[in-house]
Order: sequence, then structure tokens, then C-alpha cells
Amino acid sequence: MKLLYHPETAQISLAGVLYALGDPVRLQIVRQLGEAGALTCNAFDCEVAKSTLSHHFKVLRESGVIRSRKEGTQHVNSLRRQELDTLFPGLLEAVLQICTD
Amino acid sequence: MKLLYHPETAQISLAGVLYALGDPVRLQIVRQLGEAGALTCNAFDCEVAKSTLSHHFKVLRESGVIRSRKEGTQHVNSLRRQELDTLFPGLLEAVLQICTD
DNA sequence: TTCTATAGTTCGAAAAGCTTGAACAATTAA
DNA sequence: TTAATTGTTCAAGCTTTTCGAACTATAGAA
Repeated sequence: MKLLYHPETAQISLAGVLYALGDPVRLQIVRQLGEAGALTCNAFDCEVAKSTLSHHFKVLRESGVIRSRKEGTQHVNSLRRQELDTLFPGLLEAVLQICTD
Repeated sequence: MKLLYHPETAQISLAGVLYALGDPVRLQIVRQLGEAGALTCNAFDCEVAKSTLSHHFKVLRESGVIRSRKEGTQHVNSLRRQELDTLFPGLLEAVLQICTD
């Protein structure tokens, strides 16, 4: 658990964000974060191995979609909503508002 | 050059579309299609091998982002704009309107 | 028809990325 | 110090991406 890399706002790319969102598990994470505001990795309940989940959170973090801060043994994750809205107006809202089965 | 598979509207998934859009080359294709309306695979000018381009068009087609119709020896590609707008309101517009360097 | 050019696809191999369990590191609390 | 909890890292197996080369399909000229 070293330093967690987060890209600067200016370094966030559209293709990178879309890539990060283009996985069912990560999309689900993002939607849950959109609703809950903040979640630990552990709080996210799905059927992949925890090493896989760790990988997905890393992809989301390194693409600039989420921010993670350490809090004790946990990582609290949240969307970089304002920054994303500024960079890519309408994108995150569109993704979060779309109803999926 | 057999039959070109296109998913039904109902089979198009958000994660699938985001995945398709989450590649720099494919994103560029989509934006050019957004501007030009329709393009042959060949008309799209980039630096990847033509077999790679063929692959990218296939991903876009099979995810439901574009429609391809044969015309002589060429394939004319266009965005499935109305369908995407109905399924995922605001998404394509957001992607197309975002200015990238 | 036959030859040639054009437009894309398919194949096989190399490189990169994903998923997983097992092992590891860091923090907390008993 | 010991144990429990959280999450990361590693190595292996599998899938995906990229490429050049070979292939198919169509169009047009001779």
C-alpha cells in the first residue's frame, strides 16, 4: 500500500475514461459510487476475486474516474465528479442516468 | 466478406458501447463519422495496419455503435445515432461534443 | 472472358492485458 | 504480540490486440 497514483485533471483523457467505464464490473462500481457517494473497495459486492477488484479500482483511479484516499486499513473511493464534468460535460451524467437492467 | 453481423437495438449494452468507444482509434473513427455522416473503412486515415482497422470497425459494428452496408467493394459505415440516443440519452452527444486536442 | 486494381477479411504469431489464488504488507484491536 | 481485516503484488493461464501476409470479392479495362 504505497502512494496511490492519481492523474492530474489535465492528464485525464476521454478515451481513457471511456475505456475505464467500458467494463461491466467497473461500470457497476461507478454507478454504485454515483449513488453512495463514497465506498470502500470491500463495500462493493460482486462476484470477482478481490485481486480482480483491486485491479479494477486501480484502472478507475489511474484513468482519473475515481479518487481513493486511505483511511486506516481501507480505501475510500469516490467519483471525481466535478473534474469529469468540467472536462467532459454531460458524459458522467449520461452514464449514471442510463437505466440498465 | 460474408454477412455483417449487427446487434438488434435491444441487444446493445452500455458497457459494450463504452468499451467500443474506449480506444483512441475507435474514438477517432466515431468522431469522424459524427462529422462526415458516412465513411468507408478506407476513407478513414490513420496509422494502424488495415487489418487492425478492420478489427476496430468490427468491434464498433458488433457493439452496435455503427452500421455497415456493402456498396461494391467498399463498406459504408455510419453511426447508429438515433438508436443510441434512444438507448443512452446524451451519451453520444457528450462524446461527440467533447473537444480533444 | 481474363487480367488487374481496389477494398476488406482472415490467419498465425508476438505482445499486451485480464482473472485468479496464494502470498505479502499495513493497519487496527484484543 | 497475536490475530483479524483490508487491500496489493506475484505468477500462471487465458484472452485480446496488433501486425504482415495471404486470401476473397467486386469493379473495370482490355
